[in-house]
Amino acid sequence: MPVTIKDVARMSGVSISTVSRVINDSKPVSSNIRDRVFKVIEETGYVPNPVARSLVMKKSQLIGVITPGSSQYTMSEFLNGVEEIARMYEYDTILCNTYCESSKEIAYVDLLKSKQVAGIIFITQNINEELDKKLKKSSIPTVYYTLGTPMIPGIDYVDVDRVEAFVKLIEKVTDKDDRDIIYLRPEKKEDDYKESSKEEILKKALKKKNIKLSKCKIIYGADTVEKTYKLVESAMKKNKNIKSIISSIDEATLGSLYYLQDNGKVVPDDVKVAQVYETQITKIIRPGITSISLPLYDMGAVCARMIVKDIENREKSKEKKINEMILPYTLVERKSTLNN
Amino acid sequence: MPVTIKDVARMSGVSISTVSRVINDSKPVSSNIRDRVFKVIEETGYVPNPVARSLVMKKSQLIGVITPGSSQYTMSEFLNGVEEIARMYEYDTILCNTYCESSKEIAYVDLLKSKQVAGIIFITQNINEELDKKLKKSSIPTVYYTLGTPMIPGIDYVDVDRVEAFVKLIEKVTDKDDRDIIYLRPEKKEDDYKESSKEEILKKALKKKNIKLSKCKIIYGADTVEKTYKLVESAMKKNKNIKSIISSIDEATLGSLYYLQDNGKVVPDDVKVAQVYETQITKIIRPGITSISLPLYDMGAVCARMIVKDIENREKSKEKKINEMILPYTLVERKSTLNN
DNA sequence: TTGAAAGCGCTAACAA
DNA sequence: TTGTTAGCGCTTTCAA
Repeated sequence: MPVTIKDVARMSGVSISTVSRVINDSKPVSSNIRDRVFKVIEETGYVPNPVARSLVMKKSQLIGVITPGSSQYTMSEFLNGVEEIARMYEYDTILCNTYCESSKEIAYVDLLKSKQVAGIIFITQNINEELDKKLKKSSIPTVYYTLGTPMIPGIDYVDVDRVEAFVKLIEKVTDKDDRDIIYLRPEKKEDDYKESSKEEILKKALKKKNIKLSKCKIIYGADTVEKTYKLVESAMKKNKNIKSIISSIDEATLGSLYYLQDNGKVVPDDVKVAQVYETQITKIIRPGITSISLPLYDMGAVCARMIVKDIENREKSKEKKINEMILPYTLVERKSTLNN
Repeated sequence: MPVTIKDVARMSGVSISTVSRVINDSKPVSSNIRDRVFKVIEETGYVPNPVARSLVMKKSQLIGVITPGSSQYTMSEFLNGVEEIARMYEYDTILCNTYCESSKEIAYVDLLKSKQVAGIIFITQNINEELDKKLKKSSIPTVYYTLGTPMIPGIDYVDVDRVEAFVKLIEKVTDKDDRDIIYLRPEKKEDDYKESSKEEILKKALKKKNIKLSKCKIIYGADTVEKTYKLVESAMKKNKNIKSIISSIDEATLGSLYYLQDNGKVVPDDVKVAQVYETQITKIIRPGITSISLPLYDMGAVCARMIVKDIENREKSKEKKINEMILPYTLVERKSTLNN
């Protein structure tokens, strides 16, 4: 049987309201009584029951995290950041994997509402505006981290300047010479806004660099090492001027590398290779692959801090201001694009 | 303002207990009343408040998951299994990362107790018997998944037969001939029971295969690709009979591969290479690396199912029986050990 | 500065 | 089969 506030009150000879005041520091309590209460708390190891607290406060110390999936390294590092900071502010996180299904997103929002979560961190490929309205109406603080389509106005979010990062990446794989680029990505799937948005960003970045779209061919179907191998093969046989490869996933990078190796092409001398976002593989394979390193942990941490602040502001019924945090990325140049 | 049981009761002209009976199907209710209540529930979108429920039931629909860290692929797949099955039984999971610190394990157990979690899934490198006693005393159902030291008696756990798997792995890298083996592992750190236990298992497996310990040298310090490269280099210069390499992490595997490649050794013809447990890298690099594939998702799923059953049994105050689930692994042979 | 009491939304024992 | 009621552990008004 755990110790309750009643026990503490009885044992220290005061009323439960006084004990409540002591543990919450919510109203002045004479110091000798406070000491007495603290002593009893210490002795008994009393811990307030968060469930009872949530019931009366109509708010839990729970932050719901809706995520497309926590398996990928890029996601789990982010989640570590969320969890650690949330816990620092005494919030627990509850994870909801949507596997990119928007029906699951809706279901989870309802679930989280019923759990009376204090706030929601919403990681998604594209923001469901309908759902966002619903969230706003039920006045649950929400912070977004979007992997895909651009932000809609009036929301809190965390991101990096992906276009700028892509521009820098392109700079690394291109030279002043008139080389052609191929961009390797998996087959188009429905709902895969993540890849589509990388493509959008690529196009914007090309524009900024004044590179004609015709110089950069987007190749679909680079899902596996083997498929990529063949795709690169046929592309390079058709166009001898391809001297830059940008790939969107590990498999495509390896497939390219192996094709080049088998055909006597040296990276980076003959062909430069980059992968959009850094993974564990880009760091340790040979040659090292140039890529954009996202501050994943920090992004998660910032999300958590933002949501906690939102929650506190709402409690003090301060007026809400929109928070947009653009964090710094790092472009890591490795051997795969280095001029000698 | 969310709809409460009171609202539903009033609107359907019955008492709240009747509504409670309807939603929990706990006592017979005449069918016309039940229909009326359901209709109101439907119309209002009423969802029972789980917080209030937890308070009176003294039990939440929460399963605490204590894990050394959720970043690695091997862990997150497991956690996906846990989460999905738990959710199926209407439990939420709350994740606690210990980063292998045993002080954090203790703190989290206390935290989870105060949250009145219904059960705990405890993933750890070695079981803290003290803590387990505490858990047993507070009668919170607990299921273990241990990455390290052997099981202690009287606990519920999920695992695969790691020794048997290792035996099979060794069979793949050795031949009838008298070749020497090196086993590459990271530097010894305190608390790293995971690596130590792999070593223990290796030794047991060698014994079973009647391979003298002197034929298999354990090399420490294979933390990075570069360090491994040098370690393999010096080991192979000293001993020309090394024809098998087993590595415990991706970095060590790649480092070995690169050394062999640079020195004209062909894998698997000259040297066979295997990595203990499969990762994404062992699957996609060239050559494919033979390794043990753990049924990660299933292990997580089984853990979740076990804990739910434990919880239900405890509620029905059935006597507890110990559950030990040994799941089947797969030894995946890839090119790195294949005889032609 | 302190205590009594109401009530958060729900379940379950008891009564009818 | 249904309703009344107590109470889960806590916060917070209201009085003293």
